[in-house]
Order: sequence, then structure tokens, then C-alpha cells
Amino acid sequence: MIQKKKAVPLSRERIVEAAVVLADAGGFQSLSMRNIAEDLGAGTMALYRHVANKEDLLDDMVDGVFAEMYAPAIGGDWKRELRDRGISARTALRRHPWAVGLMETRMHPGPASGNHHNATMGCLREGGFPFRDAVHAYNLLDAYTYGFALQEQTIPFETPEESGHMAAATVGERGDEYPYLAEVALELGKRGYDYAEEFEFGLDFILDGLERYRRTIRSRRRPR
Amino acid sequence: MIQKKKAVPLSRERIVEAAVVLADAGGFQSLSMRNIAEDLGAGTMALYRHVANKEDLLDDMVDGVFAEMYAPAIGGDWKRELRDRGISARTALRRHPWAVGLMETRMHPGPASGNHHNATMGCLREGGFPFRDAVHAYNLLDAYTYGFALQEQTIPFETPEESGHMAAATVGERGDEYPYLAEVALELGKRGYDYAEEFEFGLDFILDGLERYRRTIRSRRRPR
DNA sequence: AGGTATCGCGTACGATGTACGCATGTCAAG
DNA sequence: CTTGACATGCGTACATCGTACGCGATACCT
Repeated sequence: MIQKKKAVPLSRERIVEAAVVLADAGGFQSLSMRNIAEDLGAGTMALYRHVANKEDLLDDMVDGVFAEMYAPAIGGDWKRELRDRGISARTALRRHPWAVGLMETRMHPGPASGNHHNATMGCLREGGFPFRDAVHAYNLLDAYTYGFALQEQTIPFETPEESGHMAAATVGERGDEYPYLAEVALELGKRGYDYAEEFEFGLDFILDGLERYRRTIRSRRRPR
Repeated sequence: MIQKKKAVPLSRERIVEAAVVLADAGGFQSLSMRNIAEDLGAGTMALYRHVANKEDLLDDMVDGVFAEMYAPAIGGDWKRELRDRGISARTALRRHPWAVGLMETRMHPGPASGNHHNATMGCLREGGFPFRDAVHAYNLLDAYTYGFALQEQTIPFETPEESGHMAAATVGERGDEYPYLAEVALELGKRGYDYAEEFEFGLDFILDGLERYRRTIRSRRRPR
């Protein structure tokens, strides 16, 4: 008997999943409808039965990344919950580097995104932050997290040797012109640079600051 | 007499400038070599005499944005200098929204970028931050700044009405499902949202935290 | 059996980045 | 003035992209 042509039928989920795998492996530039279809063993135009257009697909891909992030528990210890959320968010964005650049253009947030943002905001509000201050806190945490992810992939070096080499190449022969950059290149070449550690320092810095700030608010509310 | 064909000769600068103007006005998607050439009244392939390829051009465009940011004075009051730098950086990124998404892919930082980063690092070092702590501070400030710029353009609403409408559309009919998001939609619709103000709150939050952190370091250096 | 969706896909079109080579203008050397 | 070298502008051509359109095959209900 000849092998069945289509054991597994196409579906929106399968397409999105294949697209994510492809973008993870080959970078965003390799994410073409033709390549996705080929990976699925399907014709290019078959995809359009399940996806309105590429934008639509990108929306779902981004929402999938949000689904991978830990959604903080709304009634829990806000500081611990948001710390876990931050670390999880960075990990997800690191696993899917294309996502950061994509958020910029996304106009149709999906359900996972909605759920995640709602949980984060809820965690802050129930943690004792008045509305305006919760917005401030939310802004600080998210901007830092996305910004870190953005920078992390701008100059991606993993090992100390790489970082030293990379930094040296960046500074070039202008060591005299940019002495402080040269210092960074030198020190990072020697001791290396741990992204996870650096991220957590900044995250804790912000969370500690928020805790202090929160105490200020509360004591101000019943003064005298 | 017939008008001269080429009063102004093509040049790298003119091309980069035209590209920036075009991207600012028509968005990144309208930035094609053909469109740039047309705006310059030149043939498409004429550009390639001055620019290796599109990537090369994008590199220069991004470097131009760095050139627009205030470079902090290295011997000065670090907190004030970095505050000015932050505000200037956000303004530049707001003026050229395409720049944020572009940094992600840039691999060849230009001279303005080098100068800017060197000045920022120098400002921290001379402001009394030991190397490792200067790196931390630098990371915090840059991640927050870029991240804020990224979010600012993800959901761009200017007026209170827009923000209310946008937030409502985002939440959709799921007001019950996402109560905390609904609150944001409601409150922002009522009172509006000032991006500049929000940015400065976060920037000052970080700078104040850094000042406190710096005092900790210094007192720890001569203990007892 | 016949009608009606649904699904997969082949062809085709317009837009993009750019390799290649020719045309023209400028200028120095003979 | 002639000649050759070099810099600059540009037209053609091609590969690759997203996707509009319509045809054939399958599945399911009556």
C-alpha cells in the first residue's frame, strides 16, 4: 500500500508551531511562507486556508511567546511573583529572539497577552499599589525587561572569549578615543559577562525600589 | 537654457538623510531602495555607488539617531547628565520610531554610537561608580530607555480619547475576564496618559535608586 | 446519488534587494 | 587636442517575497 498523502491535516496550531520552530532556528529573515509550508510538507498556498495573512500568523506567534511567560498569581506575594515573572519573561524572549522586534509592530494582542498583562497588573494592585503607582511599577518592570531582551540580542556573545573579542572589535583601533569603552572590552574579556546574573541584578534593584516606594505611599496615606 | 540635470550630486550623506526622512514619514515598510531613489530624483542603482547595500545604509541611519542623543559630559554631575541623556534618548527614539526595531539587528555600531556609549560609561565611572557597578547602572538605564521606547510605539495613542478607545478595543468584550485590564482602559480613558511624564518618573526612580546604591558602595569601602 | 462545504495547491503578479555592465562626465598625461 | 583612467549614474534582469484567484479533490449531509 502506498503511504497516505496526509496523515496529519494542516491546522492553525501546526502552522504557528512550525513557524516558531523555523524562526527560532533560522532567524526571522528565514521565516517565509514558502519555508513554513515546506517544513510542513505542504504547498505554500495551503497555509492561507488557516491563516488570513502573514501578519495574522505573526500575531499568533507573539501571543504564543506570552503564553510561555509565567503569569503571576494575583493574590500572592507581589515581589516574589513579579520576580518569577520577570525571569520567566526574559527566558522566553531569549528563547524566541524574533519576538522582541515583532512586538513593536503588533497591533492585535492575543488572549495570552491579555491574560499575562491582566495578571501582572492584578498582582500589583492586590499587592497594595494604588492605581497610578501600579501603572508606574508596571511600566518600569516591562520597559526594563523588554529593553534588556532587546540589548541582549543586539550584541550576542556567550562566552568570555567571545565577549572580549566582540568588544575589542567594536572598539576597534579607537582604544584611545573611547577609553571607557576600551575598559569595558578589557574587563568583560577577562571576567566574562553573565546575562542572567545581570538581568536579575537590575530586576531586584527595581523590585527593592518599588518596595521602598510602596512603603512611602502607605505611610503617607494615614499621616499625622 | 534647459535645466541642469543634476544640480546636487548624490552622496552618502544625502542618501542617508533622505532615507531617514522617508522612514520617519512613511514608516519602515515604505523604506525601499526604489522609494529612496525616487525621492532623490535618482535611479535606483545609483544609490549603490555610495552604499554597499541596504544593511550598510541602515547602519548609518541608526548611527544618525545616536548622534541626535545628548552625550553626557564626563566630568559633570552624573545624575543630572544622565537624566538629560535619558530624556534626549527617548525623544530621539520617538522621533525615529523605526530605530528601536533596527538596533536589534545592527551588527556594526558606528562612531556616534561609540561616542555616546563611551560618554555614558565615562560619566558613571567618573561619577564614582566602580567598574562593575557602572556596568549595572548602565544596563539599567539603557534597558529601561530602549524598553520604554519599544512599548511607547507598540500601542501608540496620544490623546485621552484615543487611549480610552484603544484600551477598550484591546480588552474587547472581555471586561469580566480581565478586570485589571479593564480598570486600566477605564482610568486611562478618563485621565489620559502622558508618555513623557511616565518616562521621567521611571528615569528618576532609577537614578534615585542608583544614588542610594552608590552611597552604599562608598560607605562600605571605608567601613567601621 | 447528488449537492455543498472544506481543504490543498498551482499559477501568476507586483514589489523588493541587488548583480552586472554600459554610458557619461572629469581630469591628467602625452 | 587626444587619449586613457577613473568616478558616477542608471537600465535590465533575476531571485525571492507575500498573496489573489480559481480549480480539483475530498468529506459529509440529505
